[in-house]
Amino acid sequence: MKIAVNGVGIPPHSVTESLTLAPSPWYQFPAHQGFASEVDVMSNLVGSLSEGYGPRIGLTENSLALMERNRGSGEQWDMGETKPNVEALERGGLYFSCFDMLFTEDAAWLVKLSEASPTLALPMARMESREEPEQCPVIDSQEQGLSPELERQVEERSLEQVQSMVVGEVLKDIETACKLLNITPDPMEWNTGNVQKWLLWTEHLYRLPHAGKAFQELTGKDLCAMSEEEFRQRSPQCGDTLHAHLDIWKSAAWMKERCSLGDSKTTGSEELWSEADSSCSGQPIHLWQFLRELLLKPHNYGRCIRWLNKEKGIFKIEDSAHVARLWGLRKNRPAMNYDKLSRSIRQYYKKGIIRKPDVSQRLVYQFVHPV
DNA sequence: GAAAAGGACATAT
DNA sequence: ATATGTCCTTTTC
Repeated sequence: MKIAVNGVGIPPHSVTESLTLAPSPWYQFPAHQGFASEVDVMSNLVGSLSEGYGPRIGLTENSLALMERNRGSGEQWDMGETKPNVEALERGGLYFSCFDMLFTEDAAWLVKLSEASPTLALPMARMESREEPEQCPVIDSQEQGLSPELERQVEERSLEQVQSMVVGEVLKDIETACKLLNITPDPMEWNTGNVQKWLLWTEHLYRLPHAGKAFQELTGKDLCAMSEEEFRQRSPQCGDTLHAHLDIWKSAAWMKERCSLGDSKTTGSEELWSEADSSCSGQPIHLWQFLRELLLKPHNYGRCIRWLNKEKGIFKIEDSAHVARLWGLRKNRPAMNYDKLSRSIRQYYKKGIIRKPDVSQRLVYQFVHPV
């Protein structure tokens, strides 16, 4: 089942890069008709996961149906709830509220994947036909009466590619969540605090009612051992959904384990998890490292912090409140704000880590030693 | 009014 | 002891 992640020509990374380079934000496109819906994509994902892992982790048709239910909310956040969330943040001062904003961007994968697939389908097909010149361009296949068998194969391969892309994206999003929450990807390793963080994250990501209390005192191990029914007992409204999401995390953790144990071939998914990751080094993350991490993930954070000149290490904080919240989340400092964050940045001046650029501009800083 | 700068003291590791 | 986190005053944009 490694194939779902590794077995295709296009590693998840390059897919992501091509997406990132798209001229306009591909995840903001309105839903297309006639292409895979996010439910379809999720079906493929969960389907492909269950193919290999189902027996072990017990992914069910039910999980699928639950994923489907998320669809409605996904459309909501994507299309224009960012602003209300920001307002809620500014006015609320509740620590919770910081998640909303976060999720609007970080969790958009459900939506963006579905909308990315049509965008990707064509370039992918083109790449294939370039590699195999004798094959007719896929785009024209209908007019030119391509043999049904060939067409089926092409279709199958596209599906595989989309599946692998989805899996790659899921792994990446889990990785991002882990960094943000400072938890391990494997639920089995979570302590009660980690479990609560994950719940908080997932609840806000999918607009679920708060159910943290129902799962208090539970470790990740406890959680993993619980059946869907037990989840429902603890949280009648969203226990099933939470269970389904935990399933995905469990699958991802298992895949990760398999990849690192298995063949030593460095493949897409392996890179995903072994990426130079300051959160794995044991030492607490430094603010400058954190900022750099955000900057290296423009498709997740490009709207709150971005490079003005990557070569020179000049970057701009576009949304100071958001960046501060992310930092607070990462460091477990609910009261973090830009005033404090910027004070910390200023401490870097004399250490020679960050400075103001030659032409000082508001919210613009410069790494003294660019990558 | 928000951001920048930097002092002073507190806190976590 | 280090790296912030917190709070605060003054200045600049």
